Amino acid sequence: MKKTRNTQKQDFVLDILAKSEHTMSADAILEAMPIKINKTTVYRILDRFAEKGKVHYVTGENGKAYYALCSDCDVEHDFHNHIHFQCKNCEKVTCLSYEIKVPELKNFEIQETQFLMIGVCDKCKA
Amino acid sequence: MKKTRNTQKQDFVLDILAKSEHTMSADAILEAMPIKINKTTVYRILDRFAEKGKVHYVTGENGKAYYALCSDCDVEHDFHNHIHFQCKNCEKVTCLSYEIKVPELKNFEIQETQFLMIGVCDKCKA
DNA sequence: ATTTTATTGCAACTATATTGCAATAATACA
DNA sequence: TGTATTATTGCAATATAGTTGCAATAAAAT
Repeated sequence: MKKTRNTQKQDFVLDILAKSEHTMSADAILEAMPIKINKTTVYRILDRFAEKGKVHYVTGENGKAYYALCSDCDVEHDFHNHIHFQCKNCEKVTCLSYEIKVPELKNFEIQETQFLMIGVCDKCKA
Repeated sequence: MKKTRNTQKQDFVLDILAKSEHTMSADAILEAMPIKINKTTVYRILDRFAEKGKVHYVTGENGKAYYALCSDCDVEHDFHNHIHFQCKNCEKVTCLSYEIKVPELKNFEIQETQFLMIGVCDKCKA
């Protein structure tokens, strides 16, 4: 694996994700940054983290990628097989602790999973 | 529900999807069209079909929407809760007959589901 | 202190999808 | 059948998410 370097901007990205109760899109992270940073940099930091298994992402119904720190993820197999929920109204994507059992598939070699449930969250229903 | 009209272009979209063994992106459908059609029209036809439950779509890992005819889908609840598989190499998305049991969730009202598994298909492995 | 090269910024660009508005055409109905 | 209504379509412009090439910067190895 390629060598990596520690930078303040990478640390901030981790911090922001750690403090967030929801997954975050690249532009949300960009906005939450306390220092000036380029969006390309955010994307590349997230890419590197995803490759190292520090972070996983789900593609929302809207086609946007949402990132979260990996905690219980099976990094070895890149299986982030818990459920994610996206609210149609506020568009927030949440990691849920509910796990889906990944099936064995003929004809396909599974490397990653993305389980997304879509609807309305309680906050938006009220 | 709003009134609808029958048009040749709509029929062609259904035809193309019916004959495809994989889900199709809007631009793939556009290319498969035997007659001239505008991409905006394709998007709008697919939107209408999705609303009527004739078609469902999954958002691929790449953020693209992939459409397929609804056959066993629970149209009433908009639950297209079978698994989809996307190959990282050829990017094709396939509907699989494997069903995921949708859990009950506190705090969230589920309206749709998107279960995506990502990896390599047999054709691309060979 | 110097070198190496990972990281970052910037500008330009790609791809997917959407919007407003005018033109067209399917259907209802006189 | 002819006319009116309005769903559908086309076009151009725009929005949004993400990527690429290249030069500048800076972490860390020496």
